[in-house]
Amino acid sequence: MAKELKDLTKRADNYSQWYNELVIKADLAEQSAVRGCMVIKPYGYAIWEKMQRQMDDMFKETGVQNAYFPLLIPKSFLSREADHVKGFAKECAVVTHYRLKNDPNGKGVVVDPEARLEEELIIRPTSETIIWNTFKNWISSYRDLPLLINQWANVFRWEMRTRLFLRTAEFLWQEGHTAHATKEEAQAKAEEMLKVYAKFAEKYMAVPVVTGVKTANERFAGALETYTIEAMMQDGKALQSGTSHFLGQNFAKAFDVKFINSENQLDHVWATSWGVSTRLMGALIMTHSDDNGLVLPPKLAPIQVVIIPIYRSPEQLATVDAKVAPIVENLKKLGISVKYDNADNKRPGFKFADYELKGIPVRLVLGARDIENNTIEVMRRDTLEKESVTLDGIEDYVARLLDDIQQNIYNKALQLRLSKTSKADTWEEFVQQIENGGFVLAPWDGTTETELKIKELTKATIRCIPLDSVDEAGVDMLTGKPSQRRVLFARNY
RNA sequence: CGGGGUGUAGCGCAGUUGGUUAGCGUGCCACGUUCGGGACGUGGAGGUCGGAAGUUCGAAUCCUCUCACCCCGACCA
Repeated sequence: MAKELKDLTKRADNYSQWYNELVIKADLAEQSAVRGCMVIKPYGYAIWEKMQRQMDDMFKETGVQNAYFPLLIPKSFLSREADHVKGFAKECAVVTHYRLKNDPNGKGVVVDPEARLEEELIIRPTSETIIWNTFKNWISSYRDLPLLINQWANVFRWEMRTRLFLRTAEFLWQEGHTAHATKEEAQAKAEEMLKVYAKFAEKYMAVPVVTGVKTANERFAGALETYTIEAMMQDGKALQSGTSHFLGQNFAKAFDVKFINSENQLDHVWATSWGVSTRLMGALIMTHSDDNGLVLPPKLAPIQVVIIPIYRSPEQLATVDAKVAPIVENLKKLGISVKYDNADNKRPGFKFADYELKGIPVRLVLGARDIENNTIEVMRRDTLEKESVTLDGIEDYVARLLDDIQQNIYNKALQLRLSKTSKADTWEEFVQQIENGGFVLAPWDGTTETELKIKELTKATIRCIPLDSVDEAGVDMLTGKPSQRRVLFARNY
């Protein structure tokens, strides 16, 4: 099948086709019968769980608490904040009835027309409205602030077009919602959470990201400012991997959330929201994978080390088993998750290929030859390099190797991004560089009109205004109007 | 919603000028030989050919309707 997969990747000029095929075969996920929804199989879910656990810890370090809110939102809640509803109205699934009955014509069940809801319910596309309706009851004084809440949940958006992991109709995510006494504090929180995302992406996912601010056109519905982390996939396209929003007092006003401040005056609270989703799994796959399958960063791999025995007879296997047992124990003591696969119903070659497809960072192989020489074969998934290493101190060797792999795949991704990031000053340069694929830093006159025109002409959008960008006088490539600084353009998923 | 395409075994596909009992690869089951890079042999199980209606002596194949999925666009994390 390895050959089959390689042929497939060569054939597939379309990147998403590549990983669709690959990932399904790697047991990560499959499309369900429901349009655009996804089934995440156990191995894929284990990766998501690791990501979830890690992020949750990071959120809690910033004082955030978890809570849970209802799946169904009364339709009227969505009428409160005009910009917000405008952003989601077109993709909401609506619950209209609460009962089924037997089909009078005898075939299965039908919706009972008698059971129509007085007010329709919306399946949450995001929870701002229902959460702010609740916050109203939780907040009355500045002593109740800041209120820092996060929810892990599923949301549903009836997308016109779906794409596995990147844009499924139903997806898992976390959404953080905070309320603050001052504008400055809220704005700082939005930026703080963006930094948490960036740290998670780089340190754990080994995915380098550009942090920045969205333009008005790309801003979240109802936000005053949207911060983003943008990652570059192997084909040079950008993937928005997480966002954090400064919502001003819009939601507080829409849901009438007021508090008495320390000067004994009534004021609306200031808000943020921030979220990342299972799209991050798409980012992980598309950043690191190669023709042999997934490449997982050691920090997120459900299994970090797999050990495969080579033997001919049950007696030989028993010898290998005995030799491997202490290695497994010692690796576990170092906090390394290890699987010893001595299943007798698959041949070693099959196991090699299978664990490569699944992205296990390190593979150890032990056979009679090794036992004789007191060595073990070590293969690292990121480079596919094999070497024979002495068994003495193998555990520390593996621990170091895992760190090395984590760093190496990050560096590799960063190098790719740097090599595919360029500056353009003229329209010709810009078009050429966008065509080549990658990020292009270019001047922009700051108008939505120009931004849309560029999108229309090149399919490239402003991914963000990077936080580390510096003032640089220039002229817009298209309009010739003055530009304050360069912004990041790219085609995106 | 517009343009293009595909529905045949778990997965990938062939078969479509109408003609026996619908086939190939892979996977699955049994036995044997194998086992340091996806093994091999022998035997076996698995299908209302997406669905409905029609034409015909006869339909996977032709006609009509319908459903689902994929790709490209508009929408979006």
